Amino acid sequence: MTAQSQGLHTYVLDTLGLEISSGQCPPGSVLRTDELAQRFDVSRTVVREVVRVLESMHLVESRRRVGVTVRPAATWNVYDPQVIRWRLAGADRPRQLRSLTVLRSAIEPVAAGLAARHATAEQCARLTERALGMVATSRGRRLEDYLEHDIAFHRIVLDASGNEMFARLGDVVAEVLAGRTHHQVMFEDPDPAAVTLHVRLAEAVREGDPEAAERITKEIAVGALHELDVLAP
Amino acid sequence: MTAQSQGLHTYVLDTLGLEISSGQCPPGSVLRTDELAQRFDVSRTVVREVVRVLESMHLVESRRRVGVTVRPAATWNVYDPQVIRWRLAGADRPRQLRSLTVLRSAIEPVAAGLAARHATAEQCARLTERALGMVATSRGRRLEDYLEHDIAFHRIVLDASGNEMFARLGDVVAEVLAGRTHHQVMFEDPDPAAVTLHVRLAEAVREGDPEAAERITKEIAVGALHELDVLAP
DNA sequence: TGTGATGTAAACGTCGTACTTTTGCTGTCG
DNA sequence: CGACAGCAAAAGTACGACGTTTACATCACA
Repeated sequence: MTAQSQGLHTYVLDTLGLEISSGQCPPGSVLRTDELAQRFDVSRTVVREVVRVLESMHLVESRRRVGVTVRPAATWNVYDPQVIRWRLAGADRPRQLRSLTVLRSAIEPVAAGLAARHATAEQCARLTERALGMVATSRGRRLEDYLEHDIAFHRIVLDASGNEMFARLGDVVAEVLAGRTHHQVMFEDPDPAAVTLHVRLAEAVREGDPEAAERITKEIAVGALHELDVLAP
Repeated sequence: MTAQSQGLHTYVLDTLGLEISSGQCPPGSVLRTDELAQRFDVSRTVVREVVRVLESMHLVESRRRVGVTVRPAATWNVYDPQVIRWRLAGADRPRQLRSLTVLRSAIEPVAAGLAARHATAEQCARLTERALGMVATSRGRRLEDYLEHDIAFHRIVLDASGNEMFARLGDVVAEVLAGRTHHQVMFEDPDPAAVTLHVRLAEAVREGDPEAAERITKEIAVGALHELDVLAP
């Protein structure tokens, strides 16, 4: 109905994943493959594949004679970008945004420090470029353009850290930034202080100053958390 | 053949996942469902379900007329505990251990700081208990017992942070600690300094001192990284 | 009445086959 | 040499059958 460009499987998976992660199917509730097949008007084959994927994300558990039971949220693979997307689209976006922002506040400063040590000249150039892009789009309600630069900026930092686990968090950060921009009251232009901090971070990385990079990134994170406190209940 | 207690699906998934994540099937190589079905002597249904799961982990991509192609490692869901287990069991365990330890060094100090603020009395009690357990098992080649306390200790800290993303990293930490103990030259008893630091961390959390908790956890992380530098090339 | 063994049916697990759909490739024609 | 048409390979989907586990109810026996 919404985004079925890639086959039945994708549609059923997305629908079910969203329903489960939004709490619409509370933990403990059971789904039966036959019923699901009927409901989506697809074969049991497709349903089974979907269930297997949901199972690999620990969203559900399939047991004989019982059915497919929804697992408690504490067991979900909350680092799976798919799950993150579902949860950000669902009911408890605020809580989710806060959790993820705290995660960012832990990781990005360290990543920035490492980036200051390991960033290549090319990465430094792209970083500065993006920082300037943020400055250029920080006024005049150009939130979408600003967002693009912001995402790219943080992605470069995470990549430049040289740590694979950090690098792969780029998608998460992108989701957070996008979610923050789109689903929150953001009629205002970005905080000028944050923009300045990004410029200074690019400088610190370029100059190979890990301590400064880490400190500045912490300030950015604190600002983001504060913003969340103010705008979200 | 090895661990098929939970059905064909599990066995095929584990085997394929391990082969892919260990680089045995290099990125770009193609697998065909029919061939896999033949190779494992299972039906195409089972293979398809496995492929779907691997696809959800971004390990492979399935395209019509072309087959199931292995994706480059840069796209893998490296936060998926299953993937982590496969990679730790595979060829590049050293690199993986280092990545994960750096990740820990970023997250655990922040988590410990939060734990010092939010830990319940019961959590503090269990934490102290585990710290004492570590002391008790730190001498006399009782590595397995020590490991159990160590894992439980860090899990409690992550849980007590009150942040879901941190809490769900307990499995990762457990894998790292277990991998470090089992697959490295660890005929020696644990570093006494590390044991002391854990005791002091439990104290800091109990006394509600976030700064101390964060600082001590950083020291633990630095020690772990140093140990890795010394023991792994 | 309580407890344990037993049977049954419900749901998933697996299989085989047939058909559909997409799509890379190839070969021909202009 | 390039564009278009057709072919075939491989995944996608569907359906029906049977196997396997196991929760639950029933019944026998103490």
